[in-house]
Amino acid sequence: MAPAPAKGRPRVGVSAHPDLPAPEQILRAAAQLFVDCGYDATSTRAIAAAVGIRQASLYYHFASKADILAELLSRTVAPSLDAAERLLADDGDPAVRLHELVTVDCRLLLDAPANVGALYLLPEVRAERFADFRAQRTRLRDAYGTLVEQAAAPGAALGPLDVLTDVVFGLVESVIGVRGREPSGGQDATVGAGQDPAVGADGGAHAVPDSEALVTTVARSVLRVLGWDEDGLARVERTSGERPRA
Amino acid sequence: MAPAPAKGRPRVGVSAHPDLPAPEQILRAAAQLFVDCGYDATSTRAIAAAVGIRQASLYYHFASKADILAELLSRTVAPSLDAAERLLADDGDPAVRLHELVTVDCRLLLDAPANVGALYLLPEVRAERFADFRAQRTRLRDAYGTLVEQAAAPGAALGPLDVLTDVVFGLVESVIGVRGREPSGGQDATVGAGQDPAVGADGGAHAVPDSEALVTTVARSVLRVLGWDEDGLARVERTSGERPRA
DNA sequence: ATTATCTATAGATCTATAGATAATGC
DNA sequence: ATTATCTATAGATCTATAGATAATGC
Repeated sequence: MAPAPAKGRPRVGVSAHPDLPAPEQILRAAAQLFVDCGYDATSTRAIAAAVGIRQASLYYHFASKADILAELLSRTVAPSLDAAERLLADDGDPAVRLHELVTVDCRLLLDAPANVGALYLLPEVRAERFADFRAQRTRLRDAYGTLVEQAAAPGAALGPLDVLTDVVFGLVESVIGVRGREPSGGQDATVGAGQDPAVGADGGAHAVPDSEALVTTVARSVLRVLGWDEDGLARVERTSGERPRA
Repeated sequence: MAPAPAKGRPRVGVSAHPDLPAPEQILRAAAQLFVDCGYDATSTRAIAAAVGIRQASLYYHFASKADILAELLSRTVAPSLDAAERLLADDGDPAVRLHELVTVDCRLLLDAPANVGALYLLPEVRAERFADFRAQRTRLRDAYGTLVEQAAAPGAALGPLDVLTDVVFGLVESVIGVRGREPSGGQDATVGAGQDPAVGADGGAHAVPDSEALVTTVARSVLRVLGWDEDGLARVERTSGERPRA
């Protein structure tokens, strides 16, 4: 665990995360800036400054600014897509599996550093350069579609299934918007994956709701949107909690 | 209805909407570009080109590029906020009023040219320059909050109300994302306010779901999320349709 | 005279490349 | 020798201002 003797010419500045490999430092800084200011509005100079290096030094690690965003997008969507395709292949009650997918996906969005889910919403990702990422998102949405179709409550007036899928997808993504109203704390205000520290006993109303309440509400809302009543809800939530966590 | 004799020096190019006043032409072109490419990524030169004028000529009508976005944001949120505060002041069943607000708001988002609701999601609106707009959005969200509190179904396990409000708000905004998957048709592919042409008999699955099905699904989903069962839903939808439309 | 455009340009960016340099490690 | 940085800069932007110009209208 020695601090690693530091190769190469020394930097002019200091990084917020000196222990990480330089490419990781760059990705973190860029993520925060892209989310806060947008892609085009973030200069490579600003990214470099956050890392404590000169603008040109970025290009030792990434061939272009677009490559940085592409890497961030890829890393952000991959875990969700993994979870979705694992749950698709699985058998078992579709409502339970959809509930699990929603829960996992919301947690990923909430626990990710710098609210990187917001990168999905940047207009710049429509560029041809990011077509691969968009294809992955389409696969994710299709997985939701398949589960929505199978998990719809019998007998409810639900309308067209593709519309319902869009609504469910939007419901999950709403957590990005909720996080967007965060006090924009520094990039170290990371919340440990899966469990909040200090959620404890206070039931007070935060400006930003605590993560687990949000996840529970979204997951439950998805089931309600699919037409399940209180009994169905309770059954699914019970089963979902019991299944082994990957 | 004469084409208006055209004052001032002639333009070098042609506009897509030559009949509108120049500032309106500029706002339309900018809206489309801001939504498609982002604010920073859209140059004043690109806006001018879409209007058929030179870049510098924009500044005869607007003092800055930021002023153009501010005007678009203001125009987009104002009708929603009007509807919300009118329905807040109204009396009557809160669930019905919330249902009406959701319906009106979704229609505004869907019928607006160029999917201007997507402007809300641009990272650049966090800048101090757009604080007025953000304050209006906060008022809109608070109106939703008040109605959500009053409209929640008795006896349902709904969790914290502010979380629920965020979810409802996100549900409404999900129509922005759905429209975002449009084939990005030209800026003339406007759908008439409130009713779709050619929605007719085909029940085929479009890439983009037709507007009214989406509005109905979102509004219904909101009620389901608030814990209403099929009977409550039917009652609210019946009443909501009967009330006079503003 | 008024209006709405035009041309030209200042000054400030921004991305990416070329080549130099200051460390470590062999 | 290798690594990771640095300095310097080319070339391409971009926003906004200054002042000229081509119409209409009185």
